[in-house]
Amino acid sequence: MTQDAFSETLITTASDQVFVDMRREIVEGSIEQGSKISEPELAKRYGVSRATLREALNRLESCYLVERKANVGCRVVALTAERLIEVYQVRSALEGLACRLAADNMAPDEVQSLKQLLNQHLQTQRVKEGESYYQEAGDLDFHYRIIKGSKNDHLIHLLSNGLYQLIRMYRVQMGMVGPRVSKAFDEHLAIINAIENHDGELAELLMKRHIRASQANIQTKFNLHAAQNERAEQ
Amino acid sequence: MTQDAFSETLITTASDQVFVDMRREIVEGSIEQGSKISEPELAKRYGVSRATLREALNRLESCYLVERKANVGCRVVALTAERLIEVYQVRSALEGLACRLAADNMAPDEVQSLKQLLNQHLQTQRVKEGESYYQEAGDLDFHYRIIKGSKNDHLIHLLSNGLYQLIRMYRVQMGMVGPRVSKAFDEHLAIINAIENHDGELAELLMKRHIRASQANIQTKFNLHAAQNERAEQ
DNA sequence: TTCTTTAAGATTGTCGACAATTCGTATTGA
DNA sequence: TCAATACGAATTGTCGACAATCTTAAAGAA
Repeated sequence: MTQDAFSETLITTASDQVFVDMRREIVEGSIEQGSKISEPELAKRYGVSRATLREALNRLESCYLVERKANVGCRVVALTAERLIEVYQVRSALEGLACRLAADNMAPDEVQSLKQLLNQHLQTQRVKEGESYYQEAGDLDFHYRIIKGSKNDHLIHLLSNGLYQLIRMYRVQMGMVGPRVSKAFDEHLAIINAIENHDGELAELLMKRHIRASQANIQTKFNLHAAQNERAEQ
Repeated sequence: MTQDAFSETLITTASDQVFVDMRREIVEGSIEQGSKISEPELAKRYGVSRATLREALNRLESCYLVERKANVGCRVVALTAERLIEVYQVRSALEGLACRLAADNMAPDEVQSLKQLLNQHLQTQRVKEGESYYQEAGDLDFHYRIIKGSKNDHLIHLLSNGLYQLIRMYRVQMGMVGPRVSKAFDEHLAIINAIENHDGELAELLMKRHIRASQANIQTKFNLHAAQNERAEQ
C-alpha cells in the first residue's frame, strides 16, 4: 500500500493503481483529450480485467476527467474554452470560500509553515530563473495548503479530488510556464497575510482576484493554442 | 428507457435503476444513515449481480450518499451536525454563484415561468394550509430552476447530481415541514426580482442569506432530533 | 485477567465468459 | 445517385466463480 502525491489517494487495490496511472496520463495528455476509450484495449495495456478498469473509469468520471454514456462508452473530456470558463467560475467561488474559512480555522503553525514555503519558493525561483517548478508544483502546493486550512472536509474533497485534476489538465496541456511567476508570488503573499490577520473577507476577495488573473492567463494561452491548431489543420 | 424526476438521470441500464432506487431509499431513510451496506445482501434484494450493484454504489459515492473503504466496504453517510454545516457552507457559495450567473443568463421566459410558479405555490399553500408540498418539492423546484438558469453545466452537475441529494436527505429525515413556508416565499420573491433586474450582486447576497436561514432552520430541527435520540437511548 | 496469536468465516476485489446494445458496412430499392 | 434497411463485427452491460483481504472469536502465553 502506497500513497499518491497529488490527491493523497491511498493505493491499495489494482483499480487504485490503474486510476492513478490513467489520471496522470490524461492530465499530461498521453491519453489525448476528447479521445474515445476502449475498455478491452486499455484493460490489456494495464494488465487487468475489464471489471478493474471499469472501476477506475468510474472514479475518473467522478473527477470529471472522462464522460460516460450508457451502451456507448467513455471518452476523455475535451478541453474547450467554455468548459475552462465554467470550471474557473466554480473554482473561484469554492476557493474563495476556502480562503475565508482558512482565515478562521488555519492553525498558526500552518500559517507560518506556508509563509516559509513561499520564501523558499521565492529563493528557488531567483536562483534558477526560468525553471517551472514554482509555477506548477509550487502553486498547486500553495493552494492545496489553504484548501486544507479551511478544515471543511467536504470542500477539501470537492476541490482536491474533484476540480483540481481538471484544472491541472488545462494548465499542463496549455504549457503553463508563463511570466506570471513573480506576480503570482506577490498575490500569494498578500493572501497569506490576510489569512494571518484573520481577515476572511479580504482573503476571499484576494483569492478570487488571484484566480481570475490565473484564468485570464490560461485563456490567453488557450486562444494561442487554438489558433495554432487551426493553422495546422489547413 | 425512462427518466428520473430528481436529477434528470436517464435510466437505461439495470445499474441505473438500482442507483435511483437505492438513492431514494437512502434519502428517505429506508436504508438507515450510517448503516453498513452488504453487497451480497443488497444484490439479492434488488435481483442483480454484485457487479451491477457495485456500479450503483460507485455512483452513490459520487453524490456523497455512501462512503467506501478498500477491502472493508460501504456505509451510508452519517448525518452529523458537522457535515450539515460543511455542506451548507459549500451550498451557499455555489448557489450564490448560480444566482449571480442566472441574473445574467436566465432567459426572460424562464424568469416569467418561475414567477408564475411562485404565484401558483402561494395559492396552493393558502388553499391547502399545512400541506407540505411547497416546502419540499416546491422549494427544490425553485432552487433547481435558478441553478439551471446559471447555464453553467459544471455548476449544474455539481449541485443537482452532487450536493442536492445529500441536502434532501437532511431535510427529509429531519422532517422539514416547518413554519418557514411563508417566510421562504417572500425570500424567493425577492431573489427572482433581483434576477429579473439583472442585479447579480444582490441576487447572490439574497440567495446566500436565504440559504443561511434555511440552514439555521434545519440545525434547530437537528438538535431537537439529537436530543430526542439521547433521551431514547437512556 | 489481559494481551497476543491464530484460525475460521465472511466480505470485498478481480477475473473470464455470456448477453444486450450500438456502430459501421454493404446491400437493396427507389 | 441517394436513402433506407438489414446484417455482422465490435463494444458495453451483466453474471457467477475464484482469489485476496478483513473481521471475529477462540486458544494460548505472560
